[in-house]
Amino acid sequence: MTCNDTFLSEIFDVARLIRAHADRRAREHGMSRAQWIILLKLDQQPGLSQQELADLIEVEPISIGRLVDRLADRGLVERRRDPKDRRVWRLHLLPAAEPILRTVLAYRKALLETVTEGIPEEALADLSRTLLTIKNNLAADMPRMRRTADEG
Amino acid sequence: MTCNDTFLSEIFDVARLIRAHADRRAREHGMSRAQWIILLKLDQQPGLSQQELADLIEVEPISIGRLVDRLADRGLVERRRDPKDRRVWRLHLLPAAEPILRTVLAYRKALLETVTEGIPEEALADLSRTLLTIKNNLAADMPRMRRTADEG
DNA sequence: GACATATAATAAGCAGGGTTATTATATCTA
DNA sequence: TAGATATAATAACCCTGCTTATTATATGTC
Repeated sequence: MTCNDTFLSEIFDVARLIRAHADRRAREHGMSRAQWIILLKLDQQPGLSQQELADLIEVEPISIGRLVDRLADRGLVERRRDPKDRRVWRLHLLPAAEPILRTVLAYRKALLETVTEGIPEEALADLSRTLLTIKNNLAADMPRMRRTADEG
Repeated sequence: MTCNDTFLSEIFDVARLIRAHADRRAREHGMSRAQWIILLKLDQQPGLSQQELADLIEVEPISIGRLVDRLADRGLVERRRDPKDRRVWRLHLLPAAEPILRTVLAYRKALLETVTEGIPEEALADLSRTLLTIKNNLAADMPRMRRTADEG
């Protein structure tokens, strides 16, 4: 919700601004933020299945499938059959993804610097802690949702 | 971006969880979170134009137009011509929106209680302050974007 | 008054996320 | 082994948001 009378709106605002910032940058390179995220994850963990990737990013598998369709069309990602389970696709980056990946990593670093400018380490740690509590509060209130806060 | 190695991911997670929480609740009532937000705004400020509403919620006017289409179809919102400017529609809630609005207001209150459970006032104030700094940092880095952080 | 410019709303078309249902394949169990 | 159940991926369809372009109306300037 957008609760103007509370800090909830701040959270939304910040999330929206970061998304907009990254979306814009990604679009300048003819991609989307969601596609960038997939490239990052596959770089960190090559050979993920679509289901595993969906769990990581916390979206539904169908969303991953569509994103991978586009990335495969562009020759950035390849689907390989899992030899042990013919239902699953294993995802791998192709060489064409390499330069894009470098751009994304540089951007992520710059974004982090921009965002945290003038904020002391301690305040960031406090922020993190409070947000984690909120996450846990919400997760506890959504019993049937995908768990997200049980590993932190 | 989803920067796992930073607190940025926490902000996304919280924003996403809140959105999912509200979306789910709204869907149980056959509506969407975006539609709920519009009802809230029109209750606070009847007679807004679509442009004004878009500025308030900070989405593009075209998005508002479609949402209002659906709300009007359901008999919850009415478009009235502005007598002084024939380009603009003035938006007003219809009586059928009243019970829904009550549900939304009750939900918003409950959500806030859920989210803030166990978090001291002071921590919430700190959170707000840090998020505001982040907002300003981002706004400063996106000169051509809609301003959001210059009134706080 | 006529023309240029600005603004409110809308249309078209795309991306991304969701739900529900379906298909193919695994796995468990009787 | 046969049948029930679970899982990975996908299809169909909807909602929301964006960008770009278009239309109708205001407004400013000559």
